[in-house]
Amino acid sequence: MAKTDTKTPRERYRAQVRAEVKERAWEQIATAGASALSLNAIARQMGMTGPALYRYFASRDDLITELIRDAYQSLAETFRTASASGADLAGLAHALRGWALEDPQRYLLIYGTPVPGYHAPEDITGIASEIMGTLLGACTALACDDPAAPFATHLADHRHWAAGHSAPAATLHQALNFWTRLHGVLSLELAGHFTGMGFDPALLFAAEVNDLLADRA
Amino acid sequence: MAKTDTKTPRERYRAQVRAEVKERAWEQIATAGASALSLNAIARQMGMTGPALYRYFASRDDLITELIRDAYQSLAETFRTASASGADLAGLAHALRGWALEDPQRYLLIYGTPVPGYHAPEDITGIASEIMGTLLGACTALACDDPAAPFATHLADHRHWAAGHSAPAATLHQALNFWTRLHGVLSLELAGHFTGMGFDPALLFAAEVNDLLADRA
DNA sequence: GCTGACAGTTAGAGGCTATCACGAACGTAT
DNA sequence: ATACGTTCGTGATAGCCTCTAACTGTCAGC
Repeated sequence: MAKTDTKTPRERYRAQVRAEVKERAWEQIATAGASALSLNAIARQMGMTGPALYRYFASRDDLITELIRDAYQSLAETFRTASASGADLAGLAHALRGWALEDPQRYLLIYGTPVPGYHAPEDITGIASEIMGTLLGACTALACDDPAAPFATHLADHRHWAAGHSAPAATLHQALNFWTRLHGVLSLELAGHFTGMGFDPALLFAAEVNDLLADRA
Repeated sequence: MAKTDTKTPRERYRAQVRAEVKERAWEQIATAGASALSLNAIARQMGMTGPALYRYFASRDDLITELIRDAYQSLAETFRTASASGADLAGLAHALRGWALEDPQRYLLIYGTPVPGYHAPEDITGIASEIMGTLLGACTALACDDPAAPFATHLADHRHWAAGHSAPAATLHQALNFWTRLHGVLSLELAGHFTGMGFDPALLFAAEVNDLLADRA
């Protein structure tokens, strides 16, 4: 994050414009959702006409894809630094919730409703598996005695997504549980399905984390 | 569902056109997602011009809202009939997954990414709480000995969403867990986040249901 | 200082939502 | 059977969007 001046002035300007476009795009997404993102509106805010932005992004979808990539990268970094500073599973869970609440639409851009045809580029799935990697790392740190549960034995035959990790299948299962359960609470909270029910979503989340940490038969 | 002919011929025609519009709308949503729904395209498919449809639906958002209502009603009915035919929690879970896989975008229309400003009409939240009602009913049928867990005590003070139900707070917590955990697995599966990982989502779902049914401390 | 690459403009095609005024069709009531 | 009022569908129009193409400045590097 130090070498912002390594290239020609034109390229620096270009990078700056691209950054500002993304910034405004995030603002728009935060207030009106990704489907309402308008290149035209962004250009207007920046004092230019619409077509000018096509010098910087090939298309609207291209911009969105880049935002998705940035979001993944931001989450991966959050996980990485949390894990580097000795966070356990609970710490990771806390980091995840903090990251999600920081910008709900950013979370939903990754884990929310996808457009049916869309396929993420290769490098994005790479980042996603790095996230899974640190999650698996935190799971192996926990004792986990799940003796031949049916799904764990199934996982033993389908563990190629766990890349290098040599964790037992029960641990893979726990990582998946961590993912799906926290996503379940978080996504419903972010989507506003708990509003009006009165209880504190943070406590429900915490209870779920506790349950996740308790040794399960 | 028998009295389709109770009104004037004009009203029958009107109802039929509205039904056909909705049908095409569901097709469009299933193939391209809700954000791609186009009144114009529907009108073209039906051999009319765009503005004609505004006689039947006040706006695009109005149509979508009605689709959301229908989706909720369909899910509520699925739950109702499942519960009426003696389904327990596992049966309800199975019914939920079946309903979701039947039309993934319909599930995501309800539980997926919302547009930030949107607020569902009153009657829709009513249907939602009916769904919660049958879920609570199935939960009370299960022994549930959660001795004063922190979140359960919190729920005891915030249980107005459980309307008439007199279930103990631990049961409310279990119903919430049922909701969030199954949604977690289902939504990630429907959004395609498991594709390429190789394992069978149905088994992960089943494992989650099993864990939900096992008495938890 | 010249030149070529690049920025940004206008114009335009084609899509969308949504409103309006108009004519045509239809059921009903006389 | 005819006349009437309601309702349906159309074309025109405004305003928004994405995205392409051609044209014009402007800046960096030789």
